[in-house]
Amino acid sequence: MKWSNLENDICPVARSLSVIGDRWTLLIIRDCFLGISRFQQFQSSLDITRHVLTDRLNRLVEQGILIKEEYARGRYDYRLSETGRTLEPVLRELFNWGKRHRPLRRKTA
Amino acid sequence: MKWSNLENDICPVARSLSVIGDRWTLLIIRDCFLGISRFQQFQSSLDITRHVLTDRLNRLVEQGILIKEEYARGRYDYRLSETGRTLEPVLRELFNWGKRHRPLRRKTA
DNA sequence: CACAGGAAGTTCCTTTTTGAAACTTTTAAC
DNA sequence: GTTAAAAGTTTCAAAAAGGAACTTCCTGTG
Repeated sequence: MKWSNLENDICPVARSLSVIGDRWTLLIIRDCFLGISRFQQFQSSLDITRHVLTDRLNRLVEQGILIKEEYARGRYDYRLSETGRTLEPVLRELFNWGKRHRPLRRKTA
Repeated sequence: MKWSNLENDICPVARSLSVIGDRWTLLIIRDCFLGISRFQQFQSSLDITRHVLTDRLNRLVEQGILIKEEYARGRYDYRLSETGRTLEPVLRELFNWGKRHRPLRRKTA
């Protein structure tokens, strides 16, 4: 199966992953929940290349997860849509799982 | 940030994604929950290349999510570990989200 | 026993994606 | 009126994914 065919899979999990099953996408969405909304902010928060960031933001807008609003000529805020905000429980489970099962190890320097 | 540095990120969400934030990984885990345990079965269920499947299975074993058991010389069952089973709530949220927000459209053929 | 067939990988090679860095364009600042 | 920042593009190299054929070790079957 091509990744692109996933969106019509019979399994709801697969359909979800067709939207957010990407390496960076959920981190972008997490940042949105934390109030980040501009290109540069995402860029420095995630240290992702502009190239990929551009692509992911556009994709999320197409998918109706983010809304792109021009706040000045050629500059945009990306904000969670209604639908985007419904991803909160997913983020919460990832948060809980990571916290419990992948505890942060302090450097033994 | 390199993807590989994510595992030590301060954010639990990022740490979770360093394990399961891959395109195929969660689908493999979903299949495990559905009782799939052998290479060929994953391969035909997901239509993933052997190459990538080999890599993902090994990675999940390294991460302690799956346990690899030889059931015959050179043949293995991959089963969810204790830790692996704790991913159930994550899967459930993805299931719910997909079901609600990405309903399956019937072909208008 | 010789041969076919399946499981689980490997190899090799091509196509996509990423990543890194420099280059645009528009607007605001000094 | 030169300088800077925001949000991208472009360009080119490196890494990852896809495809198909090839390998090993078993397990039948005749």
